[in-house]
Formats: sequence, structure tokens, C-alpha cells
Amino acid sequence: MLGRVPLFPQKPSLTFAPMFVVLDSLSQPMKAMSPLEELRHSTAHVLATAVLRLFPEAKLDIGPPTDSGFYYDFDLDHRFSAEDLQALEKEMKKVVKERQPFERIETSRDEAETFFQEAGQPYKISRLGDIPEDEAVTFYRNGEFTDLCAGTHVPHTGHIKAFKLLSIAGAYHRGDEKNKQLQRIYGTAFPNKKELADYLERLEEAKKRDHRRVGREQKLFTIDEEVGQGMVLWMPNGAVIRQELQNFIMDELFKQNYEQVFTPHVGKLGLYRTSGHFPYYRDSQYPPLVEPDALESMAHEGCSCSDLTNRLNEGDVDGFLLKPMNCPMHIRIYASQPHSYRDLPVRMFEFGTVYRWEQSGELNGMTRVRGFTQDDAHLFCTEDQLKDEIEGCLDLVKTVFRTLGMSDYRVRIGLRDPDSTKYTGPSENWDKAEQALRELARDLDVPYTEEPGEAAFYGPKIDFVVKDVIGREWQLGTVQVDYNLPERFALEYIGSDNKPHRPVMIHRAPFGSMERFVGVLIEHFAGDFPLWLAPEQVRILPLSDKLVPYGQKLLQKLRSRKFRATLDSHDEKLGAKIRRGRLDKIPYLLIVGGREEEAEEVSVRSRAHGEMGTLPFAQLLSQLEEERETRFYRAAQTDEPNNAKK
RNA sequence: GCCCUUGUAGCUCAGUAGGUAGAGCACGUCCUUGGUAAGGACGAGGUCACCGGUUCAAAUCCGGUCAAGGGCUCCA
Repeated sequence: MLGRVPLFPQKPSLTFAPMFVVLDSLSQPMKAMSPLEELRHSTAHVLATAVLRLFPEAKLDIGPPTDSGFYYDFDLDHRFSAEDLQALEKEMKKVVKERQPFERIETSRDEAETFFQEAGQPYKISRLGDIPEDEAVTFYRNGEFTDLCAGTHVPHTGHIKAFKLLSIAGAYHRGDEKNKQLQRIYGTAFPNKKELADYLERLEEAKKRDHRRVGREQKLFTIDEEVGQGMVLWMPNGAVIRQELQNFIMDELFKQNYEQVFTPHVGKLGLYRTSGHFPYYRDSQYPPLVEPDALESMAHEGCSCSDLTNRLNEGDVDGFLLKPMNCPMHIRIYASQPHSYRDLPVRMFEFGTVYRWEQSGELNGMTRVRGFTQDDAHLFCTEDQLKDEIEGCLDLVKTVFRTLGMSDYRVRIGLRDPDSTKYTGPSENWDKAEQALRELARDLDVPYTEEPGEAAFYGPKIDFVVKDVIGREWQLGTVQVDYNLPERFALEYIGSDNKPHRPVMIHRAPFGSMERFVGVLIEHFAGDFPLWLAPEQVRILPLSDKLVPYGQKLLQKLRSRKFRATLDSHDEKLGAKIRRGRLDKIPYLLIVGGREEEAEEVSVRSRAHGEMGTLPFAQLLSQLEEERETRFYRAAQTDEPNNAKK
């Protein structure tokens, strides 16, 4: 299919490259490109040059640098294949060899538009319209390829020494799914071949700690077609981790005077009409469950599907909803009895399972699922208590991250979009809440960004965001202020003035969802969990069959002290058992031979510290207990037997 | 939901030009009783995702469905 002769475009063609203007429509000043961005951006131009040589009819959109490389979007009837990428790389190498200088040309808006018309590049015309009136219109030219571009670029294409095209993906023009879907080619470039090779190797390494892979290897969870997409089945090993995390957070919640509640998985539609979740968010909910009698009588009347939908929306027919959120039920608990200002704040928590109809293309292992359990809580407080309560929530999140040794996260403050009117609640309250969030974020000692327009419609929020092994960002912990639901449910407390007042609500979840958090945690630890979390904490390795009875005696003792321990009674040599134990990432391997049996000792090999020599068993037990109780964490050594072998 | 790719044993993968399947690891049995990252022998294990079509013959070619992966869009 690539038998076609590489053609040079008959007509000039342009690329509008200044992504910063296009993507950040907020009128920020143009950021200067770093040398690496410049290199990658130039490589994107070289890609476009090559594409036009091989596919002169291609329509070009934009080709900016990204965090890890660059991409370029094309509109073309021919579908790019893996072979095409190879051919394009080859062509790009030619362009590089030609050492084409990048030339900056300033032009007028009219000239540029004429140029696009002649080149038959409609996306460019559209992009041209994005350039602010007071900004110059500039082209960059390399060889036969001319591109609308704000720059900047390396001096000539010969500077591009190490690049690789990585993948093809669909991407909507201007990121809008109503627009045509273009073909995006992703690639990356580095100053030299070594750095490129290192990057590609890091990508490979990262895949080894992918939670989907580790989850399978360590039997933590599975997702089964017959159960449903996006439905996580926690296997025994995964259940241990989840339970330990829940125990951990419950210890902290006890210190902060939270109270636990339990609520059902379904609730009446009316409840969610009051809260506003139904039908407003219907697209991301499981369809409602309709009462059998109602369904039957509607069938008799010959109602269509859309009739049913309308009646459900209008509230003419009642039904139940698999709960998309826990808050309405917690609110009903609050509302079940009168509250004095002396009772506040009320802090109610639940590991509450919710269900959301995520788009099938969005599902991802444990990090994006259709049913998940939030470590949810709702705080009902007075306006005066708000700041302290938020602070308490943030402390909780910090404790979680610190205990688990997670330091690589960022904080996002979601604020109102100043131009929008979709927000509920008095704006003075918003001002106060936003100000409080800002001040508290400042004290967190963590990089944070303020993002206008990222607030929920009911209140501002603070999110904790971490990256997975592939660099995708996931929101974990969140603290959200809510002025809306107390209003909708007409919540009250009696103030010191003996009059009813409206409480403020805080939604918060330090882990976010157990599924997503554990998914991220698996990658954080690369499956190498600290003692308190490890599904199998200790494994006893008898030197031979003869030592199995002694091993069993130790096993009994460990289990009576509530350690998750096993005995490896396989008929293998010690070396093989150790190897297996290391691969299974068991924190402690206890080797027992005749010498140890005589002295009531064990030879200890720890995942974190390697060989620790021989210890009296009783002493080891208390050391392990201390490590477990303090939830001690220390990064393990990273030797991998697989690598060692090669 | 949309675009592209993929779908062979529990896992990682072979399977040449269509002729009803192989390897390594894991697993089981036996031999071996071994001191800090793989001892040996034998064995069991697969409706080649599913449905349909072409063909004398389909893991292999074609169509559809489902699922997974990478993006895009979305995420109360």
C-alpha cells in the first residue's frame, strides 16, 4: 500500500503550531518553548513534512510538543498502519539528513488565508482564526514544507538526532466529539540516541509495575467478562490490602470523632430527584429499576421505551436507582433527628459502594470502573466551623500519603468559573470557602494549582492527583464544600439564637475509591507492599522435608499472633524456594534448618534488607509486631532475579 | 460512545504458502533430602474469544459480536 511514489506536495501547506494559544484559550502570555520542546515541536514539523511527501492529500491540523514527546493530527481517508509509521520514520530521516533550515516568515492575515485556500488546508483556516488580532501571524518553513507556526524551532532539521513514532490514535478536531475524528500520530524525540533508548526502556520497565499485570501475578483482583465490564472482583490477596487500608483509615477516623454508618446500594428515584442527581446525570448512571407492577401496567397501556423514560424523568412512575453517590442517604440520616449547634459538626463515614455508567472506552483496570467503594464521609457543620473541618480532612489525606510513602502528587484547587452562572449558593459563601481552601492549600507544602471552572456546581474543592506508570493522572483524595444539598434537602440545625440555620456540608474521601487507590498503590509499590499491607507477610522455608514439622510449629506461632504466614513445603532445594519467595515479594522469608531448630532460631531474609542472619524466633516475632503495628514503610531494594539472570 | 490495534494452555509467546496445535514458566506424580535466586524424570492441561460465511479442508481467509490495550471525548 506504500507502493506509491513519494510525492512532494503540489501546493504549499501549513501547520498552525502554537498550541499554547490554541489550547489555553485563556489569554495567557505565550510561553517560550524549552529546548526539548523546541526539538520535539520541530520533529512534529518533520513528521508533517514526511506525511505530505507520502500522502499529499493529507489535511493537517496541529502538532504540538507534549510532556513526553509530540503528536500531529491529520485528516486522511487512508488509515495509517504500523507499516506506514515505519515508512514515515524512514522519510523523516531523509528530511533530517537534508538539514533543512527552519525559517521564520511573518505574514499578514489575508496572505495567510489565501495561502491556506490554495493549499487546501481547511483546518488551518480555522486555526488561523484563533490567533488574537494583536498578534503577528508567522510561518515556519523547512524545505518544501511551510507551516503556520508561532515557533520556535531548532536551527535546522539536522538537529533532530533521535526520534521515534510510537502510536496512532483517533482524536477529535479541537477535542470536540461533535467534530470529525482525525488521525493522531504520537512520537517522541530526545537530544541523543542514548536518552531516547533510556526513555523507551523506562516505558518497558513501567509496564512491569502496571497494576493490571501485578494484580494478575499476585492474584489481587480480576475483572470477569461474565460479571461485567468495569466490575472489580477482589481476590483474597487484594481483599487483605483493602481491609488493611480500611482498618488504617478507621483508626484515624476514630481519632477525629467520626461515626460509621451503613446504607443500602439502591434508593428510590425520588431521593435522587431531590438531590438533583436524577435525571440530570442520567447518562452516567445505570438505568433505573422500575417496580414490577408499574412496568406491567405500562406494558398493558402499550407504552414505548421513551414513554417510560419520560415518565421516570417526570416522576410519574417510581423506581429505584443503583446509587451513584452516598450523600443523599447520609443526609437522610442527618435529617432523621433534630440537631443543635452543640452537636455539630456531625461527621458520618461509610465505605459506600456506588455505581456509575462510565463509557466503555474509558474503563481501565481498577482505576476507572463502573462499581466502586468510596471511603466516603459527610461532615455537617456551621459556616464558622468550615475551615477547621476542611483542615481536618486535609490532615487525613496527608496522613494517608505520608504513611504510604507517596510523595509524588499534586494538589488541585477547583474554583468557580467567574463567567458562569451554574453555581448554587450565595457568592459570599463561595468567596469564603474558596479563600479557606487557598489558605489551607498553601499550608500543605505541596505543589498546587488553582483551576477556575474546576469546581463542582455545588461548591469548591481540593483534589489530590497522582500519576500512574504510564503518566496518566488520576484523582484520588478529594475534599469538597457543598452549599447545594443542604438547601435541596432543607437541612437544619438549631442555633444558639434558638432559630433554625442551614448547615454546610463537606464531602471528603482521602483514598477516593478503594479500587482506584489500590490500583495506584500497586504501581506505587510495584507490588512490593510494606509488611502491614502484604497479603503474605512471612513465609517459612524448611531446608528439607525433615524440617517441615519445625516449620509448622513456627507457622502456628506466627498465625496465633495474627501474621499472614505460610510454609513452603514444596520438594525443592533452598535456592529455588528463596527464588520463589523473592519473586512473590514476600516481606520476610524465614529459613529453618537443623541448626535453627536446635536453638529455636530462624535465619531471616527480608525483602527490604536482604540477609539478616540468624535470630531467636521470639525476638523476631516482636520485631515483626512492631513493624506491623507502626505501619512502618521503607523502600525495598530493587534487585530483580530476572535481570540478574540476564 | 468514537478511532486504531489485539484476542492460541493459568502466564509469556511460536504456529512457515489454509491440511483439525507447540515451547518455556506455573501445576501434578516420582526420584532426589539439598544451607541463601531455578536439581532431574515423567505427566496432565487448549471447543485456537464467540457466532456465521468461503472451502474437500479454517487457529490461519471474509463478515459480525464480545472483550482487552493505546488514544479522543466524558468523569456529579
